[in-house]
Amino acid sequence: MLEHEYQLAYFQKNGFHRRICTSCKMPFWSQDAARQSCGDPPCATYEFIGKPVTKRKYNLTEMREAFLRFHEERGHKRVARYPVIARWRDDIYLTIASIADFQPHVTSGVVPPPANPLCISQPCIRLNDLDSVGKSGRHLTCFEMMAHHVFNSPEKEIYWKDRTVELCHEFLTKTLGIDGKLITYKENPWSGGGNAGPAVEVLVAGLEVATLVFMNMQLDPQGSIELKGETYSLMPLRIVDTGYGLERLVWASNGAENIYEALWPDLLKQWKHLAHLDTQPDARLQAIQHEVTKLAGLQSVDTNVKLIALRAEVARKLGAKGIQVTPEELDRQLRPLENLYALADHSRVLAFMLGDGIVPSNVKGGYLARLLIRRALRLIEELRMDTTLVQLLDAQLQALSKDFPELRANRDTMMRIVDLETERYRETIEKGTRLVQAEAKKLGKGATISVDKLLELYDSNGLNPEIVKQVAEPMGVKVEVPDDFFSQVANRHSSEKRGAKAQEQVPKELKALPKTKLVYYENPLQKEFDAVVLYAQGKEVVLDQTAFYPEGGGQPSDSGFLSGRENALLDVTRADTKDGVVIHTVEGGKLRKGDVVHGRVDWGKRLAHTRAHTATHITLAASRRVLGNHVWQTGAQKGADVSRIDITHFKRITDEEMRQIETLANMAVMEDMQVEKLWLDRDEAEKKFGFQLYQGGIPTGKVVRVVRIQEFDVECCGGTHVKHTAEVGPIKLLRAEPIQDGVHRIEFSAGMAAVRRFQERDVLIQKAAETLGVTPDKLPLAAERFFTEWRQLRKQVEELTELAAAGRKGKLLAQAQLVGKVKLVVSEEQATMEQLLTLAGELVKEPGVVAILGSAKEGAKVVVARSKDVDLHAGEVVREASKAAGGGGGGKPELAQGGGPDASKLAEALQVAAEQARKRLG
RNA sequence: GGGCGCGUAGAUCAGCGGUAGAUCGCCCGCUUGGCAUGCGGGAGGCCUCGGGUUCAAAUCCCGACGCGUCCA
Repeated sequence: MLEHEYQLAYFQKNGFHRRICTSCKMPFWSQDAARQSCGDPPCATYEFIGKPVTKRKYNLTEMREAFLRFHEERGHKRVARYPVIARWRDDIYLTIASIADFQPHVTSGVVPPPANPLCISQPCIRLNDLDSVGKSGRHLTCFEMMAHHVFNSPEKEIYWKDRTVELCHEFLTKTLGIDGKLITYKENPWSGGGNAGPAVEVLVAGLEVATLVFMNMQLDPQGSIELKGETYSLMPLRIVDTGYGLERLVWASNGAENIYEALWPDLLKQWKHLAHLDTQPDARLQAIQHEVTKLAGLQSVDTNVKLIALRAEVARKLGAKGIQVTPEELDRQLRPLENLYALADHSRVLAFMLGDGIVPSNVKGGYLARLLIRRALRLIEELRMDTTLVQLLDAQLQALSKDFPELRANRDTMMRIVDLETERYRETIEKGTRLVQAEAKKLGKGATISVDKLLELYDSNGLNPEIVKQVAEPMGVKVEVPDDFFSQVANRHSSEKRGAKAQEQVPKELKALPKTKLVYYENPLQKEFDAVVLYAQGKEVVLDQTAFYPEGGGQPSDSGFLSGRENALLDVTRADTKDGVVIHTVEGGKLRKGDVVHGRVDWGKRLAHTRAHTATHITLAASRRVLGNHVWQTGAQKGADVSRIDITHFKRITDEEMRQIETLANMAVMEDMQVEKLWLDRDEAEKKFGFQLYQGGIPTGKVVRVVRIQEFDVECCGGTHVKHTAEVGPIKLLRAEPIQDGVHRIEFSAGMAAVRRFQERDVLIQKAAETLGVTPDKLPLAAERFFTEWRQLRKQVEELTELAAAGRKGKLLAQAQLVGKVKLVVSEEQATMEQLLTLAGELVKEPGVVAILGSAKEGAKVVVARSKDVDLHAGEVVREASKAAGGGGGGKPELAQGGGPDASKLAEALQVAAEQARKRLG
């Protein structure tokens, strides 16, 4: 496997030997000629615990600085970290590696790197091993990947494998003072994200501290190099992608029992106190922890089954060393500590996520934040800590802000979010508890809650089985959680269909065309233009230049006319862009390649779109100022009439906030600020304005277009904009609605459309006021009064119905026919169904009565009722009678109703009912 | 982006085609020296909204709105 790739001059010159691991058969390089093992668990165990490998201890700040300075001194430029939320990527939510900062545009060669060579310490988030965090002694959800990157092109070679390994070895041995014999370089080709290349894992005393990747291949079905079942071909760009685990190096430098104790000694000391775990660990516990970390390092601990197995193994090993302990005692001893470690980890990842502006949600990246918040809340509960997540997060933030002062800027919003999420979680649990109680009560003592129910409670109500257990078991209902519970959850979702995107076929001829010259960028006010037809096929036409704006960035396409030969006028219904080529859709005539045409843009529509687009930027900027810096645009659609913008926010936007945003937006308009359009190098733009630029989509290309409204707003945008904000005209916000948790849509109109909205609303108010006969300013009062009155009247109708029924009762009873001892009342009334029912109810309060009432008011309605002491099934009588009326009916034995659509059949139906009653009574 | 669940009295929920219910809370009596309590009575519902099916819809169907939750 790429064996020749690892024959480095550096290895030869510095006394390294290539050996094969006796255990895993993988090749590795070491200065220790006698070494048998590659040094990677499970082939080796941690040898640094209690025996630090560096010449002194380092904390996070010191180690990061040592690494970055080492590379700076050797010609690398230090680059600031990127956010942990990968907003510049559309394929991942979180920044998972330092190289992710430079994908896809730098790694593909489209955009030059911010520096070359460069070094960085990039906070990364990976949730894959979430369940092992705290338990394995080494897993983290959030870590800093320190790296030096080189982008070698055919034109410019900086350095490649030898220098990379040399830098690594020098840093580890000279700067940190690690014994070279403890270091092994294990050959292990890397692949991922469509790229691949030779790579070495760098292991120190059993711990992988770095991976050095030499990315020189790309996925290619026709490629000749085979790797892990895929074929690759060499690419012109060769990238040095290193990754040094900051936290692991710190750990190796101080030899703590586990990585958590190494990273946060002070924080953990305080938190142990809060969790009542601050008794001095005795020698026995220390020995236990030592063994746990050594063993856990060999495996992942992501399921309960694996955890139980690990506990048993540790107990066995300790037994062999003369420390007697049962797996149960082990569990009791370790679990609180493990929870505390996980909490330290989770609070850090949350500080980064929330600090970088993620909004918790039930979808997308926001879900990951909520998941972590809830896990953290559960941990606090389980530990019975006398504190809140808000307080812990604040402590973590305090510790972090020394190195990442920018995280503090959003502190208030972060605290509000966590407070809100804590409250939401409490409500979910409360609601869930009642659900479980109801279920337990229904099942009764001694029963067991079915697995199906458990799945449903988790999937639909967010209750994990542990909580169900806590609630149900005190009520005498058993809960058995299957070991494969979470894979069963996964199964419930496996049937969900994956929407496969249909790839659009672009004709070859179109692909070969030059990029269309876009007139509207040079002269945004140009309404007409001359052009030459480069391509015409069916309704599709491509010109050498155009003033038609093609749909993009949420701005709809322009329309207008093209005049061709002999002055034939063609409709341009829309324009689209593909790889810089604008394709016009035309109707009403044919054009040929080479034709000279004259184009005219529908200017009213364009102007409305232009205003709407600038208004969108203004509204977004106003929202950020009113709601906070966590507000990001997730989508937008401009319209000539109504536009909308979707933004991230953690709670419903209130009416008051809407008014504030509207006011601020209109003030910005009236300040008549200049709207600048700048073409900047991507790298320069990012440096100058930050990632806030990327509000709409992520632009491709080396140069980006930046639209800047003085100090008010700056965004990357390809749309058309006015020159000064006053041209936008009024902005009217129409409504705000949550489209998903954490994402809210603001609808608004700008310019003339806004004026129309004002007028429409006036008409609505006037009409309503006219109907109620009041002036518009009295409308709210009048509406309230009418509504209350309506409620009172409805009550009175009910009362009167009863009164009328009581009055009519005597008369009807007097007219009743006697069938045996039973008084049979048959009567046609002018009444609604409700009134009939009331009257019937009144009649049968007397003993020995059967009431048959009908009404022809709305079709034919029949009600039959009987007193309690009469033996007659009213439902059966009604059924027969209703049949006669061409309908149906039924009800309870003592009261039934029915009828048919034809009012003229009522008399017949009543007759049938009376006959039926006589027959059944007799 | 998708799956699942839920919207009924101030709160929590039952009802799941046939005159809208329970518990708690609220109001008024009675019990008591007073309170806790106990007993009796009462007020309080656009059954989220809009369509459809039906003689009849809180209930069934479709859609919207609102809320919760899980997955990627």
